[in-house]
Amino acid sequence: MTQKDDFDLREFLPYLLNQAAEISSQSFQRIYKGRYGMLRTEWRVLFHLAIYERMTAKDICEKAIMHKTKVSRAVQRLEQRRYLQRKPDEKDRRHEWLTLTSQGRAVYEDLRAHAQQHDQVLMQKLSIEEITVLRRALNALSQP
Amino acid sequence: MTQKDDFDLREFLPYLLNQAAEISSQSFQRIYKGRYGMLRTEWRVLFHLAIYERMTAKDICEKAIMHKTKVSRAVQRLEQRRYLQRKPDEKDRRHEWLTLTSQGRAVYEDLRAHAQQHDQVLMQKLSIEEITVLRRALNALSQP
DNA sequence: TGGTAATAGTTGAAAATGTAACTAACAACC
DNA sequence: GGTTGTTAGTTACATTTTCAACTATTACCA
Repeated sequence: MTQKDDFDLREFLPYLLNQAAEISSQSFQRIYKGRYGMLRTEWRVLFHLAIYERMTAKDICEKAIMHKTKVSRAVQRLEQRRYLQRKPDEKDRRHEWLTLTSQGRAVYEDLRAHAQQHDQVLMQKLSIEEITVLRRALNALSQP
Repeated sequence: MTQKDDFDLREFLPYLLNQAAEISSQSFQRIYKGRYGMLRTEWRVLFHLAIYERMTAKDICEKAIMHKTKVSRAVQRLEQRRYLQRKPDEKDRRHEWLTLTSQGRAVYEDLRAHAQQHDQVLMQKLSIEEITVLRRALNALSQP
């Protein structure tokens, strides 16, 4: 198993990004999955609603860059668990406004604390300068 | 949809990493999916075999940090398309040595060219310094 | 006003993934 | 040599995701 080719996977950004994303998500996944049986799509929707307070599914699709069926199903499951409420828009009944319940907000607060703690651990692998540049670069790469 | 909370998702590394990984993989995905109907797991296995020439499934699991069932199924599909060959190890018949066929190598050459081109496009979003730091940081975060 | 197009969101079937249990081969120990 | 444990890899089943088709509502425009 000796390297032959001059092409190095460890320089190919989509590969590297995926690897890093996968690994650095794992321990946070254990939290939201273990404590609340949630999926990645679900904590994402939950966090968006906590941060922006009031959104439609469409808004979440755009902000989180998730497909509408993913969002739709995540919303369903969050609703079943009474983490969020839906209210149809009065003027345009195609829209549904989503807001967290107090229970949903409580779950968010708990997960957020863990998220921040998790982030601290990750950042210990990097220098301050690396963190700054990394965030900037990741944001740049996140623009489609 | 105004931001309320002080917690910013755009600073949470697992989120950011996932976003960047997702978006920056998309156009490469169109290539390997469109041209060869391949999955992400499959191009990864293909690339590893092209680069390291001769590996067992276990080797690939470790290098690519993929679960053995993912690798097993990717290998199956690549074999069906005659992109790789299996040879049981003489001394320990639990191991199977995997190598690309010439057809597999041809597919790799094609995809690699596209990968490199794609990487160039991505890197245009970043400065030289950002790229260096980014790669270093991503490698650091990829250590479990 | 009526017909067509566009938009928000849902659903069902197919494909892919994750989990755990499984087989086959070898190792180690008595 | 036979029992037990370990390892490489596969398979079966449940869970998720994807893709395309669908409903319901509003917008556009002749």
